[in-house]
Amino acid sequence: MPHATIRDVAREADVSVASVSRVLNGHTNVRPAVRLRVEQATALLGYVPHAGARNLSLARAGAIGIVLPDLHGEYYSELLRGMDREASSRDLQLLLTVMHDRPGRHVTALQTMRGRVDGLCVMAPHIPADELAANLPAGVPAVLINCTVEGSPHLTLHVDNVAGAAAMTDHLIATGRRRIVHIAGPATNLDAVERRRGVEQATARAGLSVRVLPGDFHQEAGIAAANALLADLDQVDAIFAANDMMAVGALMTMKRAGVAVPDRVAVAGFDDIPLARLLTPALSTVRIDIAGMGARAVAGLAALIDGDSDGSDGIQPILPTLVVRDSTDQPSLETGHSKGERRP
Amino acid sequence: MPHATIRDVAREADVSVASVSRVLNGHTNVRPAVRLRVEQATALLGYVPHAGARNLSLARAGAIGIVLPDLHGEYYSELLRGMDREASSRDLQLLLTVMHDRPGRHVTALQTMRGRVDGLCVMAPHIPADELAANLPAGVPAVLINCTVEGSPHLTLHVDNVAGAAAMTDHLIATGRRRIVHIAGPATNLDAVERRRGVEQATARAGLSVRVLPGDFHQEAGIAAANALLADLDQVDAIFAANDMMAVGALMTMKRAGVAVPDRVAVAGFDDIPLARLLTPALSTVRIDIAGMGARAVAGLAALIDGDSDGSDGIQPILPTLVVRDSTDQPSLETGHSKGERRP
DNA sequence: TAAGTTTCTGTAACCGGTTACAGCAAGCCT
DNA sequence: AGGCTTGCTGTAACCGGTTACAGAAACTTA
Repeated sequence: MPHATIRDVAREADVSVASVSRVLNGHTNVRPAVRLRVEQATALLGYVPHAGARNLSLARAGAIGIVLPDLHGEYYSELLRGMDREASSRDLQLLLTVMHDRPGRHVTALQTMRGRVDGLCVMAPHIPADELAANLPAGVPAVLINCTVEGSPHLTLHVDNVAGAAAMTDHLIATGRRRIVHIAGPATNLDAVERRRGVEQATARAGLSVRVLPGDFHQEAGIAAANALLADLDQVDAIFAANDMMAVGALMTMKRAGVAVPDRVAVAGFDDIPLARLLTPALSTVRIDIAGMGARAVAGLAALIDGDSDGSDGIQPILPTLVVRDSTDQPSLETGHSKGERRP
Repeated sequence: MPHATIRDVAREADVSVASVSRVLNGHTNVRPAVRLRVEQATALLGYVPHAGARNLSLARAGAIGIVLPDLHGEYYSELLRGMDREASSRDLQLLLTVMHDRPGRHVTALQTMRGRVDGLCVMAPHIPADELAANLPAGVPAVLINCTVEGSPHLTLHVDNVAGAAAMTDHLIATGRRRIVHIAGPATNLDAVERRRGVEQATARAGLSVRVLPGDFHQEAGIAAANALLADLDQVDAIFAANDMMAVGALMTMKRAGVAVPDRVAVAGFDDIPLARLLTPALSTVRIDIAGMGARAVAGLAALIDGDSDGSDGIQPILPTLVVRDSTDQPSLETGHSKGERRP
């Protein structure tokens, strides 16, 4: 005996399915006696409504699809936390799909969501804008996170990576660094590209040039870059990695090689993963309120679904915060500059 | 014009819905000419099948529900990573629900899954076993992670916390520690209780006693405990926290207070979060293959769903690994014991 | 008491797919 | 040619809910 249906309950309570449905959904136009019989039958049979069937007839899934790139680390758990917070307060469920890099899977990931969700939150900094645009289902409300689909009809949240990276670069320059090296992220990743642009703009404004080493957002890339730099330390007095994990790799490598951080070389990252503040020296970085971003995305999507907004709000910027810690302290002069957080 | 249905496609291609369905599902008994017409109509209308409707008639949701406690940190992203890996290889989607601690929500969390998923992965170390048992839907295959429902008909994965904690304790004792302090987790949390038991058993076997301080798995609790210990440092030569985050708090507090780690006091944790290895000194801990556990849970659930197994496998143990790093190095004698990983 | 309301209840259609079954045409056999 | 397969196609029922609409019952009102 698999599971009771609403018709089983109706039979048991000796009423029609309509009455059962009405009782279950809290409609008021039901005689108390009927209501009672239905409630007893429901309890007796241990009946739980079949959400899928309900969704079909209501044309409302009660769930939203979350599409993320291959996930790693605290960044994602924070994002999901923020999304969940917002979603559960609205009685929405989260259908999670990871967009693996296997080619052709992008389409699948988006299409299997059709008829399962009321809307989509897509985060895909690694997918070319046009490919994404082509595959986003037309009728479904969607919020994009960090993927610019230019002129898209979708609400888009976008971290101001350029401003964040520039703020950190300005800070490095202001504290006397002149030979800044940037460890970049993947060239195909939008975040990475923008962060690099921020560094380049800020150094250019200060009349400096910046050396850029390749990276892929993983710790090992930071280690490799730092090792390359050890060959000629005179060429560098600051390392700014495109994310914290690479900064961690660079920081550890420098420490192991006996290079004083921050006195000899400053090290900075981007993201402010929880680990950053626990390192020795604590890592200066650029903070993104990841959970807040996730929550905003879901809130925006919910508004879209409820029709409280069209997507015309366009691109909403997420402003990162500069977080100065020990790893980029002033080299020696010690002017006692203030440490802490500031808006870029 | 919201979305094309299978009947629209049938009309466009001038065939019956049955034929459309057959083409879409790759049945072979369709004349090539018909197949072609259907494919053209599908493309023309941009038709994507409605998964919800499909699920209803197939009585198969193509998704599994993941129920987790309030999520934080790398532990969860790793777990989800492992689950996703296994699920996406089986074309299952993950419906994520967080079991908040708001009372009464437990039921809701489990019930809203009915008719939406083919099975459940539930991780709820903080929910009393009987409450969980009462609320698990009867007909739905389920895998439990770290929550013992005694005599339950469900496949259960269970980290051998006792063995892991005992292994770490034995290691501390073997390297000369005698005054061991355990910072415990919440008394209502199964993992926490078992870890404490492991410590107590191992110390008892060695004829030692252990001092237990309260904690709640958060970093602040580790700080508080360490501060309490600073009052009388002679009473302690090792701190073993019930998880890494508390160990981090304790480690930082000791360092700040100028207490030499590991020479004066050893510090150890449990979980092996990625951060552990990056601290100075690197934190000894007990590793759980979190992603592997998630993958095993989903694989087990999939087998259950496909009927390849009944749940009678009972409780599957997950064996943690002892990871010895600098924070529990031998105090001074320096016998040059091997560092690294071993099975408990 | 009959007509007119109001309140409750039940029947049946519908959401968008799948598929058992029946029907039809073509091909093969004797 | 008649009978049998074989192969393709379409009709309609079904999955498990919701709800428009009609009908019955109860209650007013004149």
